[in-house]
Amino acid sequence: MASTRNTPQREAILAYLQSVHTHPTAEEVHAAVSRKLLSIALATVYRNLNLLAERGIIHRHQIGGGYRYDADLAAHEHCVCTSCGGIYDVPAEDIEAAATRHIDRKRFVPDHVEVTVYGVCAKCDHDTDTIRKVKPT
Amino acid sequence: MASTRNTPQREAILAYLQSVHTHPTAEEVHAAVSRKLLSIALATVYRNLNLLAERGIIHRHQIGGGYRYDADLAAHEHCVCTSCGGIYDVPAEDIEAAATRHIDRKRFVPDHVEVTVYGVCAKCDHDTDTIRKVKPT
DNA sequence: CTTGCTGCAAAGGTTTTGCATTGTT
DNA sequence: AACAATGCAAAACCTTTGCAGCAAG
Repeated sequence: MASTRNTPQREAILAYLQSVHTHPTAEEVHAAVSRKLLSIALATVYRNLNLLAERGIIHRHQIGGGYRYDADLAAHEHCVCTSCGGIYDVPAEDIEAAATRHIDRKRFVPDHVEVTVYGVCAKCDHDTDTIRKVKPT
Repeated sequence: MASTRNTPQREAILAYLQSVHTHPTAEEVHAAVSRKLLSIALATVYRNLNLLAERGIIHRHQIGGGYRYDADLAAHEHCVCTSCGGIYDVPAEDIEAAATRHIDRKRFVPDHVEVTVYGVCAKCDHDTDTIRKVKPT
């Protein structure tokens, strides 16, 4: 099996991801790591995020027209606000079973499940109310 | 409310999408519609797919590093083969309820749910077996 | 001295946008 | 005449890749 070296860059990327729950983009990881510790190339961020994801150390999700990265490996759904783009975690250990229950294992062998709920977060819901009150349709 | 005109291009795109269950990319829709009926610009395909999706006439999913389009509006999950990239539908009327059960409506108001199951399809599973038999690890 | 990792720059792929033109209403 | 939709080309965007140099094992 291929060995890897633990570079400061890789450690900083993982440490940052483990410190937040914001599901950052590669660009955001790059900005945060550059700001905090060391200068680093965006390509290096991509390479490390891909490597970490391949090893199962982090997750890579497809949300909002690009990839988002997440070091929280516990089973959870993502709530995505269609107004502000915010992403919120909701724990859900049972959802894998619920999602794979219908599947005929002779036709498809499930590995993992991704659940994304689209809707409006409390903040945007409130903002919408305010707008309605100020300028009624 | 904004009015629209039903152009041959738009109709052909929708008709094609409604005739398949392959979750094609924009590129694939473009190829199919060009082949079948009329010459059409790729940009027009994108514009119409986006318009149809905004109106809820079709769905746009983020699978495999890009968008896939789907005219089947009935509740269903997607099984994505991590080996060949194939996408298979599985009906699941109950999954919306299961996925939104955990959510605190005061914090997030759900609109719709997307469930993607990653795994290996029967064809690829068989191929893997064959490879194992021929060249054992 | 072999091999992994980095930085930089270039390339690749997908989706969107600007603009002139066409076609409906 | 107003306005939607089209085609084309360019731009924008995100992600990957090639390569030379560096550093760790």
